[in-house]
Amino acid sequence: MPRDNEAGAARSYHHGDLRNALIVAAAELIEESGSEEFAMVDAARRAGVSSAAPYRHFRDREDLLRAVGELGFCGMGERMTAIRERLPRGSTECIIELGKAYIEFVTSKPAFFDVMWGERGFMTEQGQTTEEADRAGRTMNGFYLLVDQVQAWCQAQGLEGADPMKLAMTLWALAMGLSQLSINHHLERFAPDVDYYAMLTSSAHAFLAGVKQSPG
Amino acid sequence: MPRDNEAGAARSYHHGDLRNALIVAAAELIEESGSEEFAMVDAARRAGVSSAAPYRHFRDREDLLRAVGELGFCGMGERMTAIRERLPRGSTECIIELGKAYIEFVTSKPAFFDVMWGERGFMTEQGQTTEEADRAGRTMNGFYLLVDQVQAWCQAQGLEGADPMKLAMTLWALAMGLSQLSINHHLERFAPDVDYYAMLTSSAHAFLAGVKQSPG
DNA sequence: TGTACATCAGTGAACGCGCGTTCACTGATGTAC
DNA sequence: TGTACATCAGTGAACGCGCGTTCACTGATGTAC
Repeated sequence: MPRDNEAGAARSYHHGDLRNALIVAAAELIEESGSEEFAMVDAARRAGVSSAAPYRHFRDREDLLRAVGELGFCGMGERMTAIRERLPRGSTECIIELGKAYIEFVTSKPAFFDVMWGERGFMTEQGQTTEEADRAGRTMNGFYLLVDQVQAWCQAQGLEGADPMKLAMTLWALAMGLSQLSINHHLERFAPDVDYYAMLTSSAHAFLAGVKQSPG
Repeated sequence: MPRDNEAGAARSYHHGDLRNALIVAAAELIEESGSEEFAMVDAARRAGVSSAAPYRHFRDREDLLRAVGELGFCGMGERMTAIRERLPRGSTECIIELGKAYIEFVTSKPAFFDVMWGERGFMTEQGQTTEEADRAGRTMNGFYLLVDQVQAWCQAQGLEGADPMKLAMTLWALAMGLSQLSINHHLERFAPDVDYYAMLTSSAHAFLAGVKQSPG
């Protein structure tokens, strides 16, 4: 518990919360540059310390990057949980709001997103480290939250033949695709005033309506 | 026209087709590493020339990277055109096959994909260079090919109220989302034997069925 | 057909920058007695 | 409460590697006459 955290107090020799300050600094740099290639020395400078200081808190650059990813998962998880608690379970509205939250998160922090999901094929290798499993677990939490809503929705609609997992995957793909198109500004050329949330809403409605028609 | 292109001929001092050899080498390196961060010197080595040679054909690394992207656009365009010519215009099958081709292309060359679309926000800046406009044009060709099919589909279904552009965007988002999930192996954790093409087929069918119900 | 010359496409060496990381250090903090 | 000592979290300088790029050069090719 550092004593001199209050505003106006002279900066002590010890930073007090350098670990978190570095994570935030790195996250900011990543967002500003739009890619995960921030420089260690810049993160240190931004946190107000020398270039060697980060190595007291992180083994190497990769380690800091991982911590930035964690921060992202926390933020995402909080938002989705809040939605689940606010809206009725299994409602179309809740499902769509989860998708909107996903789009909002991804598009507001595109580079962050890469850091979180960037390691392509982390499932392909056989020997999985604990960290990788942890990270994968975090994904599952977010995704199962959606699966649970879709499952409840199927029950509410009286669709016994439907596969909630598969439906949730499709909805995830839809939200992810719209996010990507938004980030890369692909649609704006064709429709300058495109509204991604509205697109998600209408396409999710159409999709769910189609599912109701033939749940198989 | 280099004379010694035949197999077995001694390598002449002049390479003959170094420009293309470098593009291919860079593309390979990008695919192998899984990111667009190949080293200029490696591309040169792979093409069998010194590290300075590439600069006779490309202004700098960025220039070579651009050429790699061009190659990608050509490949993608060819595949999609072939599908359009093979299947009846406006058929659900044609629309779905276009989506499958997209997924196939993106997932088989994930890093390539980044090179092609990587420059986020190339639409956001006001002052657009000719190259950027060219590239954007190439996207349009591919996308309008899909829009055209969707438009024909709407006519065939007697849906006057539908907006083909918006439908095409949604279908694109779906294919892109599935591609991303496939690349990152996100779904395999939940369903190890997931079939992305089957998912596209069923979800596109469901979506189009929903659209038929309420085209607005 | 032969010669002179311009141009072109390579080479090999080296420069120089960015940047991750290490090292010996120093001042601050916590704790045992 | 005071002192001695271990530990901790910083500093500043420097190392060293990777790699994009340049430079002066050289051998090959094309062309005018």
